[in-house]
Amino acid sequence: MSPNLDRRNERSRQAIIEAAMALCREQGLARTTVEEIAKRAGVGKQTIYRWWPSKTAVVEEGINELAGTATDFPDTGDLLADLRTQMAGVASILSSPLFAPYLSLIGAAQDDPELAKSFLDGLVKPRVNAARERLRAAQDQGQLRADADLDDVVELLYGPIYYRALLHTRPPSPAQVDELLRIAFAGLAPR
Amino acid sequence: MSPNLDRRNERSRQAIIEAAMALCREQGLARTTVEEIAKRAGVGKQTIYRWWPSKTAVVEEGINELAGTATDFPDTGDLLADLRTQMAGVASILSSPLFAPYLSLIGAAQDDPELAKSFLDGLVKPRVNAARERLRAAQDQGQLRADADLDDVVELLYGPIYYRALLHTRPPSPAQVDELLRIAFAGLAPR
Amino acid sequence: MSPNLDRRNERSRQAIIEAAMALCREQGLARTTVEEIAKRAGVGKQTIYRWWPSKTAVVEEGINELAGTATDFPDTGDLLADLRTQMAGVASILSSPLFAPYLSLIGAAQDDPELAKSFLDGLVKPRVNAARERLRAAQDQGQLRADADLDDVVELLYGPIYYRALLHTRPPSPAQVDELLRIAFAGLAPR
Amino acid sequence: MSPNLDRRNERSRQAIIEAAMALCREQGLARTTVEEIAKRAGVGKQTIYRWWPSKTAVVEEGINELAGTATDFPDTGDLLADLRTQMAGVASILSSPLFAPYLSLIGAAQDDPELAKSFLDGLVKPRVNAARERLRAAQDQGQLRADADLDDVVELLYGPIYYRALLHTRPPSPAQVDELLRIAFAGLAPR
DNA sequence: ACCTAAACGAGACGGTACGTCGCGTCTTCGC
DNA sequence: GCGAAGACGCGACGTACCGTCTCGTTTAGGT
Repeated sequence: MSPNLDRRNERSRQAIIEAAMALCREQGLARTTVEEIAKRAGVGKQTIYRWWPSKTAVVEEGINELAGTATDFPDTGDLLADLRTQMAGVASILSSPLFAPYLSLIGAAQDDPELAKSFLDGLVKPRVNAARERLRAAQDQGQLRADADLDDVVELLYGPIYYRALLHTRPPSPAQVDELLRIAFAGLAPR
Repeated sequence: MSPNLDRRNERSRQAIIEAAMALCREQGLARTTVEEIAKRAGVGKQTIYRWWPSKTAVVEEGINELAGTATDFPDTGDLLADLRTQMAGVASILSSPLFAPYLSLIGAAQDDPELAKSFLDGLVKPRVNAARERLRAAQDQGQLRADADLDDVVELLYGPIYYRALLHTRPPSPAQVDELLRIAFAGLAPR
Repeated sequence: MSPNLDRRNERSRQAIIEAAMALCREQGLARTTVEEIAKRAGVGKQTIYRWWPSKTAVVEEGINELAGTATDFPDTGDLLADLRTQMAGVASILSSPLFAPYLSLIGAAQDDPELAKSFLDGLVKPRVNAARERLRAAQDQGQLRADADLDDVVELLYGPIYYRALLHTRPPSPAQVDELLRIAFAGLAPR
Repeated sequence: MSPNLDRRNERSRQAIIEAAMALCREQGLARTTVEEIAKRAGVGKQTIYRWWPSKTAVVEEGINELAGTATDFPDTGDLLADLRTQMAGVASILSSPLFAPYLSLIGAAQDDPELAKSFLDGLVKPRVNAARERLRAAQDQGQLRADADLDDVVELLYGPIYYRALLHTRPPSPAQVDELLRIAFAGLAPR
């Protein structure tokens, strides 16, 4: 019934993912068709449908491979420095053409609850969890207000970065991260 | 060349927008077809294409009419109270099924630069400008740190709300707004 | 209910017919649209639909005016000479680009029984009747076999001319008429 | 580039031709749409367009298959008898509802030079050639005037049959064929 | 090293929707 | 009140892709 993983052609698998990512970068996910991917990858359409339920699943896998450990959290003991490092990485990713398919994926998820779920579980949650743990450690060390809800803090820090990327106001940047951390840690109220 | 606005049938215009919005709420924008919209609106496809370049443009107009003055900024003199009021309104919109097409639109814009531009110019910028003006007034009155970049503040406040909605972690809510304002105005650094 | 003939604009009527005929000559009747006719004639579509039920009716009227008395039958007393004259005229008409819409009309009539009827009654029958009368006069004068059915004779003489035109084997010509009359009057049987 | 004939689905091919012929008999070629043909044949539109350039091409193939050997020329040695047999067959075809699409095709060819050419080459010429050969054999045997141009003879004999069918004066019939041959072989001149 | 069953490339298939064209009707002005 | 102009509801066009379904053709594992 379901295909035999042992006999899978790894070369085809990679060619498909690379073709999908490349086309997605060139034209966006919406304008990318399965037929184009197959042709570009030198592969039959059936080989795509055999292993993935849809083109978005291919791109999801591509993003996962591409992200790799690039968004891992450092722990130098200095929370602010670590946040600056990691958030700058995220800002860089969200403004990089290489990762354009990532934004397309978030876009597609707005009308596709299944994609939204697998996107959330596979890409977002693990990274949010890692961030929360880093924040908890810092909180234990007194580098963060004790009464701050850590999920809210994560949203406060990363929301503005995604905001810029998804609303296309201006590209996220290290400068934004600096200003963000400055305001967040000092507060908006006048002294 | 371009059609004559004076001869336009207002009844058809409204029926098209309402049909598009309804279908978009039921199935999402991606699964909504122009043919369905035309059929539901009791209208020929050509009448849609005559006045809008695409289904997304129809939905954009629909959102614009629906939003109306719902996101206007109050000015009671108390910045925090005004922010709470207005941001709660935004959170409510972003978690309301009525406004689901708004999220679809942001999603579609990820792969459609033209849509991204008109969306930004028509929907985002006017509201961001209004927010900036309200913040500037508050800043002049000493209710806000004098060295805060107002655009960054707008991102800091609204980014987390959009983050929840677009990444589907959890729905934006008034409670989120409260916590957000608490952290933002007090700062994350321990006392 | 039905429009008032007295107020009809003769200039428009002629412009419509001429536009229809011209377009029909350039592209054939099938590719000619009512909208093109209206535009070329500098006329609103409604003005066409007010006075004719369809574009074929316009062309029919155009053909009728164009044919005029060109196919009238001479009567010099010499049947063979008169036939030669008149049939050569028919052959000329059926091979002339000016009359191309006439063939288009016959073509359209194959799938349109109403057109077939009005075409038959308005264009064919009167001319067949005239031919039959000329033949009858000749028969009375002994220039034609007494036992020949005159309708069959008409078909025998004109069928081959239409055959060339409608099957596009080769254009009808005076030479064909000559040969036709030679065979018809002498018979095919060897002497 | 062009589709692979080996992979062609013969069942679909036949269903398409039969659907096209049936619809053409019911409504005429002009009112028959490709969509109707596809639906009736249980086939996607693309499958029609993949193998034929237009609906007329489908009907042409249908007519070719239907005609088959029905119009083949007998050769009993008696020219008049053979002509009577074959021409009666043609008359029967041209007055049969089964072959109504044949007349529609001739009609459509009046406004479509490409169709006219393929119709002429594929349907008319082969049969005219066969007729000419039969006539030549008879001419050699002294059953036909030696100075008769055989193409003119073919036109003389078949023109009147097509004339009746295409101008809708009255249906072609065996009686017409008889009278036709009588006049043609005896001549119109009084004895 | 061979056999055989699978995965593979290719692409035809039944469908759905696309964006466009033209139909015949209806509506609004201007003459 | 006819006519120019053209928007309207509608239906069909020919095309693009969808996801499924054969086709031979590799190709890889088990014997």
